[in-house]
Amino acid sequence: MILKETENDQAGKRLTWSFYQQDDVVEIAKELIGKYLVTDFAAGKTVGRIVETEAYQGPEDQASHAFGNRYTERTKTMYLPGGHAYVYLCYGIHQMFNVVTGKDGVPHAILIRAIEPVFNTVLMLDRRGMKSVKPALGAGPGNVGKSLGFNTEHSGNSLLEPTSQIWIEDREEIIHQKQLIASNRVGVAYAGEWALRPWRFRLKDSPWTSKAKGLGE
DNA sequence: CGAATGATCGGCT
DNA sequence: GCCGATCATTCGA
Repeated sequence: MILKETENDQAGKRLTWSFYQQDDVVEIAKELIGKYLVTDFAAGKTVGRIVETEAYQGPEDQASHAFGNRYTERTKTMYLPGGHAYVYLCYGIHQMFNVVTGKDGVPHAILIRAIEPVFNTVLMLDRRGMKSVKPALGAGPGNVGKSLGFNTEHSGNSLLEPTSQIWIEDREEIIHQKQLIASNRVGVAYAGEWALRPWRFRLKDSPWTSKAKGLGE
């Protein structure tokens, strides 16, 4: 069962430095849909297919933690060059995993909002305290963090180092623009006009995306 | 040092 | 649909 799953895990090509360095964080947020997020911590390897993302555009985006170039102990991670993890605690409960993108010093980040469980669902279920695989396993950013085993100690980790325990793979899957649904971001109503930007992307017809309602589609 | 707050979730009504 | 959980981070005194 667990062993069988291990045998069936197919490896893909890791995304490279140049992918994460692109300036357009919204474009990268779209491209991340259909990629595979892998964690390989002590408890075991788990893999999820990314089906929902949200872009946060550096200093000018009022919804971003780095709005106005705010630089603190927590947000300093966002200023690293693209290809790092930014993990933070939300509402005291949820470990939120973000991908840092853009050049060194530019605090762009992409929140991974939902994944489709692909590999080692046994461990993912155990981490969640769940018995059977349901969309709730990986739908919603808090659930992504929990099922894949993220915590804030991983913030600032590289996704590119050969020894990294976290990385993203391209498994040669083509996702067409038509399959993407863009909508406004969730939980950022305080951000004024920026809250209306259609920077949340999800895979059409996927049962694995989060149900959280925005202000409209 | 103390107090308010949040890029959410799940359970209950 | 509403409400409580639960704590690091942040800001002000």
